Amino acid sequence: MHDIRLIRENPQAFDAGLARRGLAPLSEQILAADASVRALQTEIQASLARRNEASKLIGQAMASGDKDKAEALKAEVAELKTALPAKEEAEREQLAALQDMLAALPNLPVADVPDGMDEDGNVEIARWGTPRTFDFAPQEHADFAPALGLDFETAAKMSGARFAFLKGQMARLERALGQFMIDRQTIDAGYTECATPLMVRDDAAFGTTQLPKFRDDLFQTTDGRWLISTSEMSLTNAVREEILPEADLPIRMTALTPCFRSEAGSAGRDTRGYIRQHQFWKVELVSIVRPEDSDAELERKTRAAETILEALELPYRKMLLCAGDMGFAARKTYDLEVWLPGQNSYREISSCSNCGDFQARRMNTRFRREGAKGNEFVHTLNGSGLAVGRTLVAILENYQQADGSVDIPAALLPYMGGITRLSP
RNA sequence: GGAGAGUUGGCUGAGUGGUCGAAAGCGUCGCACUCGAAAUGCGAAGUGCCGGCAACGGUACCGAGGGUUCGAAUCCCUCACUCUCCUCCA
Repeated sequence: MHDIRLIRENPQAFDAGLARRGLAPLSEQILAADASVRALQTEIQASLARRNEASKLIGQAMASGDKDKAEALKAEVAELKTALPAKEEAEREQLAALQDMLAALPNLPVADVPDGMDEDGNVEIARWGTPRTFDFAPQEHADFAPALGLDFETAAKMSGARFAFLKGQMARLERALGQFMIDRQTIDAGYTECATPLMVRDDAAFGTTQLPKFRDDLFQTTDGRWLISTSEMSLTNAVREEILPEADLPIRMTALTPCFRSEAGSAGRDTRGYIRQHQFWKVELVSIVRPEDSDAELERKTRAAETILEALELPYRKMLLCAGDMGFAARKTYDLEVWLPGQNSYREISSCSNCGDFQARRMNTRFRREGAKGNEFVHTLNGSGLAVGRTLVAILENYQQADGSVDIPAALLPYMGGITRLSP
């Protein structure tokens, strides 16, 4: 949510930010609505002031036994009150319209985010690892993994497309990956392990910006709750409506949870394989920090995600997303893309974003600086560390052998109960 | 699912339909005392919004939203959440 005061102070900068996001200028429309609301407020407040004054006088008149004066004042208040409801209604409606308008606008990019409208504008920052050279033609996981226990047909029977049924060694490998990742993030990177609700209310979904704009991407329960599309939703909302002591910051939380996505807008994309599912496991990394610390925290968080890929010896590249390709809540985002030899391309496996105070405003999460009076909004960050399902895909494709088997990366062996290779 | 009790400022916690933005305590900040600190004493201090260059004035806020009333933290209704008991249950 944007701060209306900043828009008032510098509408040109606001429109320039929107333009970088590929949006038309809106400051004029917003400020007109804002001015109209404020004019109404002033008018209403003048009426209320007179009403309050008259009410006090009524009390005094009654006390002194001046019935006539009291009745005259009551008549005046009654008259004031006939005009008031319409004005208050207008004010409510206009304010709601203004807030709806603001709630639908994405966060704006910071200065060092490159221009660009889509993924072609993203800038490669770094590359790690060398893609393996194969002495055979590497296959896509969708072609050889079913023989190893990644079963789409069984899942389709009961659940339809975009689900998988993992069996035996394959299920074990996915579980091992989740355990390995959450251990690294808690033991090495200093995140606190959390187990969170997988369903949240409207308010929470609004706070992390899945609502109101992206409701079609979520699954909803029969009693009106939302299945989390990422544990960013449940972790970040842990501090909603809180006033945190400065000494508590930074707060770093992680969770290994299933994520549920309707994939409404992605018909036809990644329909084969395990890349894009309605349900997948992910280790999420959320940080709540002081404003001055969020830039450094984004670097730290991204590094925590990179470390997992390096431990698994999976080649990747680090992308700085351009203004037009960032998620709704982000002011700056790094994507990590893992090398998939079967697809001969890099694919997103982690996305780490600094949201600034954008989510904090929606959640009303503040902190109290030591010695200072007043509260400030915190900054929030989130990132995947990593998406477990896609990491499974990366391991299958990068560690595949000519005979259709897959070697287990050394870092995972302690989690595999003696299995060193997946075999058909 | 049933019954009851609650939700008040940074925290704990009083509160009679008008004098309540709200006692008291804790914590915070300033000053005094002190070489310094502690202790003590004195004092200050809620947040949003509107108007104003400002001083300041107005308005709203006692879980959320409605209602009654000239006037609501206080009375009524709905909802959310917390706690207790019963019921059910992995």
